[in-house]
Amino acid sequence: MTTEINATAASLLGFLHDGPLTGWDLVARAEQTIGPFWSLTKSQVYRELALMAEHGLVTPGETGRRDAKPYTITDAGRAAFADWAARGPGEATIRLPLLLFVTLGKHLEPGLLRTVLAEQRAHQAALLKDYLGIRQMLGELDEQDPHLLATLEYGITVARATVRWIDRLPPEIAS
Amino acid sequence: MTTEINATAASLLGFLHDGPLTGWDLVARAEQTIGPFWSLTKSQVYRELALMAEHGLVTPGETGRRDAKPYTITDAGRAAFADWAARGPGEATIRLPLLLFVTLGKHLEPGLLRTVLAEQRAHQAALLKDYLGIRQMLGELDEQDPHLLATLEYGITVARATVRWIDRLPPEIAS
DNA sequence: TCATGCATGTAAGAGGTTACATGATTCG
DNA sequence: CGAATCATGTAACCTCTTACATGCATGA
Repeated sequence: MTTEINATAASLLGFLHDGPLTGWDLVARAEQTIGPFWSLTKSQVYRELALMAEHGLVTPGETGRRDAKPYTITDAGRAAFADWAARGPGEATIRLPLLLFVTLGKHLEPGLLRTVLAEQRAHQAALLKDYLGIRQMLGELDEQDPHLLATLEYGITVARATVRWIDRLPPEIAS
Repeated sequence: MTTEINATAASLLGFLHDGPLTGWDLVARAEQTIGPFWSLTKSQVYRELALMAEHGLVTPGETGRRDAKPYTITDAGRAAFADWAARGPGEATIRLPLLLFVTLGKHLEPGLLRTVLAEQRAHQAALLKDYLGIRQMLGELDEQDPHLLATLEYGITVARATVRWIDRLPPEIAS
């Protein structure tokens, strides 16, 4: 019976399959690979790492430069990860205040929703542009993991869909 | 200076603008209107209602049938809501375990990701069908709030985008 | 040398989930 | 009469966020 880990810990173990990483690295790695679709704060990361070390799922290595402490996944860690994965991805957690604004639009001061939507459109368009730039860059390399590309593709798809959704909103709402 | 409320409380106050509702009603209302884009559990709702009552943002009414206790929004409640809205929608909170699965696909047992993706496709397709059904029904009514339709439209857009994303995944991942 | 980035962590509190407990009402 | 649904709530726990504190290394 392996230790039952939570999704946050599991994601860290997942990244550690590629080799030892420090807490700092893990935050950066998550940011770069799943970005907005899997939020992690450093507080969470350091706590989970400490906890997992206690349970023998990872082992801290020698402190390197600037106190960097790389963690290595253990066999128990790999087992715990596989165990988590076998339980399937859980429910998504989604809280979109923007959608709440739209839903409650009737009760907002006139103009506020329009402003907010315009801002969001700009934001999503900028994000989309970033993603497309990254895809281009990745395309020029060979030897990339198709899974990372697929995740990026999801970001592109959703950003694009969101922009189009805003553009097609009826004038009563968005004009 | 009004009481600074959190987004959860704000959403409840938003719904209460339409008239008194019980905790139970509020959960149902949220479910029906923003559904997956604004999660609320009843524990949260009852807690926030009690807290808001303490602060005078809502007032509990007479207990009706089956202990139903309707809450009415007060002027202070409306002010607090307006205040919250003026601060703008905050950052989105998104945690999609599915995306985590995709990102970490390299480290999952072969076949697991395929299975999970197939399940998700079915799930999203079913959701899309539901949404389309609801839109049809709403279309046959007159006098609906365009904001609710817009929210529904977002659900349709995203579900559709997700299904297409899965369908277009390269065979190394999804086949 | 000073700003920026790397790197760790703690403490406190807010927010969210799960399990439990209770009871009325309605419908078949 | 029994099952399902309506309806409220508590307690315990887990998770997440924010603010704070510290210090090394690098490059302009």
